[in-house]
Amino acid sequence: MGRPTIIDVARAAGVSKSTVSLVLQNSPSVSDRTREDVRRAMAELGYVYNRAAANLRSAQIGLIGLVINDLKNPFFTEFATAVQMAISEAGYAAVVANTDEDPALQARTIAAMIEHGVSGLIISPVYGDEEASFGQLERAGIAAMQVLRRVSPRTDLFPFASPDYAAGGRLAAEHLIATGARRIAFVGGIEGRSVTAERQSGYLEVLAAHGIEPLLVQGRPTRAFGREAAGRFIDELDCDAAVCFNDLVALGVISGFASRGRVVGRDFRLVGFDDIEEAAQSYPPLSSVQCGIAEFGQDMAARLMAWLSEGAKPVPDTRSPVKLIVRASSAGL
Amino acid sequence: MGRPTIIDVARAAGVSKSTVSLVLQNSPSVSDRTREDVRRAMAELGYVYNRAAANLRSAQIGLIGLVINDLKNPFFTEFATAVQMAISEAGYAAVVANTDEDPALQARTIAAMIEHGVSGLIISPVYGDEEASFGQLERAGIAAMQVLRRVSPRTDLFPFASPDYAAGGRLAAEHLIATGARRIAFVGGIEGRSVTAERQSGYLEVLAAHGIEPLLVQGRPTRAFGREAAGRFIDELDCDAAVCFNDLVALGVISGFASRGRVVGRDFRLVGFDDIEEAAQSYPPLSSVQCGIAEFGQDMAARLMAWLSEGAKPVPDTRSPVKLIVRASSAGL
DNA sequence: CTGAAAGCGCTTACAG
DNA sequence: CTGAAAGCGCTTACAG
Repeated sequence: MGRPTIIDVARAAGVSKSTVSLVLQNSPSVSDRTREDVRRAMAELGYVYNRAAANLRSAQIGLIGLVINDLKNPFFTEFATAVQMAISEAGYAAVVANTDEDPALQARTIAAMIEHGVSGLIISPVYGDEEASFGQLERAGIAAMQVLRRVSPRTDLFPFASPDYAAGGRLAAEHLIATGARRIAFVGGIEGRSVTAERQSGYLEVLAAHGIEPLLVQGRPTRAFGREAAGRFIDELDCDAAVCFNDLVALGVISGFASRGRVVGRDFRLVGFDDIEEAAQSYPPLSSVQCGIAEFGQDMAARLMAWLSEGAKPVPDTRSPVKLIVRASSAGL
Repeated sequence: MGRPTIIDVARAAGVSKSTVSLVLQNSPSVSDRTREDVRRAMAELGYVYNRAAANLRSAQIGLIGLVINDLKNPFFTEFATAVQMAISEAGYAAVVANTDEDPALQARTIAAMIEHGVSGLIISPVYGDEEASFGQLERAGIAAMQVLRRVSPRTDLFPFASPDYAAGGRLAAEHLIATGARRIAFVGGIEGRSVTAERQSGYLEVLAAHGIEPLLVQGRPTRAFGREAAGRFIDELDCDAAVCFNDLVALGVISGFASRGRVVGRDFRLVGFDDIEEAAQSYPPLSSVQCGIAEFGQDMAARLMAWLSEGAKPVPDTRSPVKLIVRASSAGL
């Protein structure tokens, strides 16, 4: 027999199915008495609204996709939960998927979301093979915002927004120089990626202005790489401070120093990037560039919803301000 | 004009819309030549399949909801990504939502998922107000598995599965006793919650068997509480070891000890719970009860899909084996 | 304020 | 192997 439909409700309430539909939409043109009858019938039958059927007939608004390159990284987790909750609160539905830095999975995920009728998308894309993913969005004419990483150059179609990474790199480098550090490395980040380039650029600019030779220690944005880098700082590299690509690397550096009996904040000054929740809880507490990622996520959700509902397409490129949170890892113990 | 439909494709290919539908379903009863014509027409028109319309007519299989109490906790993040990816790989679509430990949000989330036509649900529920959430699922007759936390007693309707927390508590306590510890606390976890009770039970059992007085230090499952607890161990409590409710608490304890110049693994032995990725990367590396959460997630996805596709309802209560990973935090430096 | 009819984009028997 | 028709559960004009 399946679930009851509006026809069953109509029959039970003794009205037509149009009337039931109007009740469902809270139309003011239904009398209170009829509305009550219908509501009671729905409750008795255990009626559940079938949104797919409704969307089929009316304009398909309401479903927003959120596609994230690495949901296990706390920075992205915090972003994704902020976006998802903002979307839900606004009465839209959100579907979120992790693409695990895999271009093929990203392409499949997007194809599935389009088939499921998303009207808009927020994507923190994987690097590589952008055509497969963004091409589909372009052909399907789906409103999509590119966030945190600029992978598609078509920011006219896919407006881009991120925290101002370059400014963050600048703040971190200037702060370290102000504390007296002179041999400052940039640790982590993979060459050729937009986020790496931007975060490094602020650092490079400041070092150049002070006549200090830069040192780029490239590597994956992970704790494991940070630990490895710590060993190199102790054994080979002559540095007294570092700006890290992100907090995971920085926390790895702290851990690596600790395992060799050295203390970050005393023997070495360190600044991370992203200010994930853990930064304040580590020992020593980690200085970090705060991107306000939860607010950023809420803002992205609001922009996409404005785009969908009012046609207000966001500007092609936006950078939100960042600030440096100074803690013991760079300010000394 | 909107997106092209199968009618447009049929017209362009010079066939009926039924034929287009058959091509869409890869029916063998369409000639290769016709199939080609249809495929070409679809490509030229930029046709996109409308899954909602298809589901409306046929049996609504394919959408699975994943409802998680705290997606920012890395243990749940790892679980959720494993489930989501297993579901996607099997050709189902997944919608995941964070309920942020908020019963009202959980109830709204579930209502929305039901309206969107999920055929099954995997839920790691929030504590409290289970009737609002599980009642909806029961009335809508949706296959739902309760995982990681047993909140609804109706395991006949909502089969429960989790790692064997009690065994984990036992392993941790036995290990600490074997290393020579004698004054062993259990740190973190809130009274009255099923997971707390189970994790404590193994610890209590082992301590009783050895005639050791237990000490329960209750608190939130966070790093911040762990740091606070560390201070109490140093200032007031006379302990030489602790089993933690989870790794976040344990990592907080390590951080708190470090900030007071004490070293876990030398001055104090510590075992965490969950074995999140970070456990191996911290300093000192953290001993922990490994729950195999990624495999557990894959298994839950497989069970739900078997339930949906073959009617194989999972047994009411399943505990998966856990094991203790010994690292320097308990084995000494 | 309420009802009868058409239509959203598909799939599914049923003919041929 | 292909086509004409009915139907999935809603919403939307249009009458009344």
